[in-house]
Amino acid sequence: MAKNCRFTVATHICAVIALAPERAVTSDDAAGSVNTNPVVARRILAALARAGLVSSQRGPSGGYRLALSPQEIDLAAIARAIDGAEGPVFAPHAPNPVCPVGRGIQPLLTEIVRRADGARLAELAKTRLSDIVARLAPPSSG
Amino acid sequence: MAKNCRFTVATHICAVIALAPERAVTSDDAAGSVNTNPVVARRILAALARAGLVSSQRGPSGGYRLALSPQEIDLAAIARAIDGAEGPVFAPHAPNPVCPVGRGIQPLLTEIVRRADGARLAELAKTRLSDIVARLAPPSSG
DNA sequence: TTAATTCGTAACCAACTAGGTTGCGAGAAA
DNA sequence: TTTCTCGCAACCTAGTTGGTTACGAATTAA
Repeated sequence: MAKNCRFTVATHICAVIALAPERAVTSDDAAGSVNTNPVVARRILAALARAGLVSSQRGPSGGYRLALSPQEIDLAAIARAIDGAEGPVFAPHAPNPVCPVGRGIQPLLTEIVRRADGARLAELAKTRLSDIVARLAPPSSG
Repeated sequence: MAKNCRFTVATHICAVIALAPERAVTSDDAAGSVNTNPVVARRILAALARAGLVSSQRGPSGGYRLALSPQEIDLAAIARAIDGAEGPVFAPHAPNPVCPVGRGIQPLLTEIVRRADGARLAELAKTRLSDIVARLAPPSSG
């Protein structure tokens, strides 16, 4: 599926957790809101936990809580947690070093792709989890 | 592999074509510079042709030429040609409509992802194919 | 007309990613 | 001890991508 999907599911789950600060959210709860399987939710949550965005607790009354406040979590942090380490731009293609284009284009495009990804993350960083939560539960919008 | 790979290969091939304006570049030529198979190059070139960036000619002395000048082709156009139509952000997940988060988050995240992709393309649009070519063959840099 | 060249594309395979599912061990609370 | 919950491995399916072979269609040239 689209790589967007893991990101949107992760953000969705973070919003669910943020909206229930008084309790731990189980992978069953999260999966129910996202409409997927608890194991899939746990796989996403494991990536968020590795990035330090959520913490987990096993056993009865266990589940997941935010490790930072919703104001401290922006969507770029979630995207980075989900996407993992950036791989080399050119795998598996080593351009032909005999060709002048093959020789010179790799550093050019590596830098360009890096800047493009940076622009995407900068845009995502403009929105914090607290903004998402506020727009989901607008203050007295009725 | 990384989706970056198709984009970098496409840009690489466009640069090869731009550097040989006096002749048509065959899929064999392009594949040789990229270090891949002619059929793979033709698949990339088919996407570029559908987007109107290159034109093709069959038969002896045939091959590919740019359909626009290198100044008129920016890297966002190449990325759009390669990525194809943008799919729905949420496939295959329809969030649970019973959950308040599932109900409200879809339009929020659709807009956010759209803006993030737009920021990436805007960054790519800053570089034109002519810029790539100029940096590959710097004017009297020795 | 015939031959050679080149693209267009289908078919198949391998590798990788992702989601879905089952199962089970580890940790924690009642 | 029992129950709940995460952590994680294992397996399946589906989709994307690259690599390869093959062949038809278009074009050029002899």
